[in-house]
Amino acid sequence: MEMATEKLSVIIVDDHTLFINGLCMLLQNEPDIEVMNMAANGKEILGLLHTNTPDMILLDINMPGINGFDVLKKVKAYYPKIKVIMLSTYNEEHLIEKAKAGGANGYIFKNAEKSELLSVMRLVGQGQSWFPYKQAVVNSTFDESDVFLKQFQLTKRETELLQFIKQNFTNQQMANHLNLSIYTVETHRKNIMQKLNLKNPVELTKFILQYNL
Amino acid sequence: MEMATEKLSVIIVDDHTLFINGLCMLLQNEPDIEVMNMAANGKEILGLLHTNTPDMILLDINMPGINGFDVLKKVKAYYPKIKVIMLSTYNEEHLIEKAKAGGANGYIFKNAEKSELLSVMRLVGQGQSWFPYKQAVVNSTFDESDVFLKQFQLTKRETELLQFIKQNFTNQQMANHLNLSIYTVETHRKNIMQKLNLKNPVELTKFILQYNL
DNA sequence: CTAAAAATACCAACAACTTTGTATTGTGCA
DNA sequence: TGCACAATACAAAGTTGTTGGTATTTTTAG
Repeated sequence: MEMATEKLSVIIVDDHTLFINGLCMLLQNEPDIEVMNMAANGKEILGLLHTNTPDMILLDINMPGINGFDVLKKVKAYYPKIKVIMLSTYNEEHLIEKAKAGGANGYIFKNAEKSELLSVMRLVGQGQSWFPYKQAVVNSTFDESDVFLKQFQLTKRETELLQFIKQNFTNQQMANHLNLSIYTVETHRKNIMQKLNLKNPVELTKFILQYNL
Repeated sequence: MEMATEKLSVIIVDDHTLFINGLCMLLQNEPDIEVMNMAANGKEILGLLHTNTPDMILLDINMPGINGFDVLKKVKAYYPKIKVIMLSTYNEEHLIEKAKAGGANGYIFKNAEKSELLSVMRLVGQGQSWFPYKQAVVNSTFDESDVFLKQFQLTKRETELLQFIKQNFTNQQMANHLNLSIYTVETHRKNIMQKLNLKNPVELTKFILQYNL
């Protein structure tokens, strides 16, 4: 009987639900990785582990309630076989040592490249621990905002317009700038608002500031 | 000859110019404290010290360019007599030890109470070093956003409205909620925009998110 | 008490974006 | 070839906030 190529099962833990979704989408394209479940906080993941035992956990450090390190400690205490890769938003290098000390198998910044994330996941999945840490690359496809935005499936033009909106352009200005009718811009904007599920320009501004900046 | 009560001369270093202004205002009300100068970054303060020698420096940790700890090191190397109190935005307790190790005389979170800041400044000014650190209190008058907002001299009502605007209330909703005519709300809003020097609701949203949240 | 500031109220013209439609043209994929 | 989707364009009616006024009452500080 042939051994089926087992997928690497993963649970993602992050309080930014929308970030999880993006990351999930990204991982779904990988044939050897399976996102088993997701959790929004420490409590949730610890509960999940009673029934779901993944090969790996992607664990955000900055979470409300129980923080990532405490979760790490508990996971490693009760399920030492589960590999844990810590995710951190900022370049807080000082936390790497803490992660290492807590038994994490890897550590990656959220602005790392998609390819880097995947290679780290695979290395760790094969049993290698990914220390010491290697500098992450900025402006990559794994940039948090990109991953995050993907889930909304904006078209090229819509994404482009979003960049202008971000810079405070009015519809008229965008129309001038892109040689479009203001009506076209309005249509695109309408679709953006719909896809992002926003009700007014203020919400859009908040959205942009919170996720896209 | 009677010894005149010498004022404690202070230089504030922080890259948020507007925060400096607020803090400056706050300290100006204290008869025994004199804000001698301000600096926006490490380079600036190090330049200033050639000509201005304060009794104390309030030094932000998170700054672009040279960070607070490097500044601390240099200040303590060349001007060991100057007392340094580190300011940090977040509850990053792990940085306290680093500050202590670097020779800082005090460490305070930006969300500490005004009274706490003052007492720490006075203690340190008298030669006591303020370690170990004592937990800061939230929702105080020294909350960064409060200090920051002060400089704009919004009235009570205006400040109140700003809270609703922050929560995405429309003018009409605010009017209903506060039993005011919508015209009144519009007037207040107009004045807020003027005082904050903002041009449109998007800028207001950005302002709120960046400073007031 | 009195002057200044704050709070209230009103108005009209305007600017910007929303909503709900319709409709045409191009383009990639099966 | 033909379907789905993207991109384009238009329009009317509505909502929300802006601007630049004026004006009255209430509160506060000297």
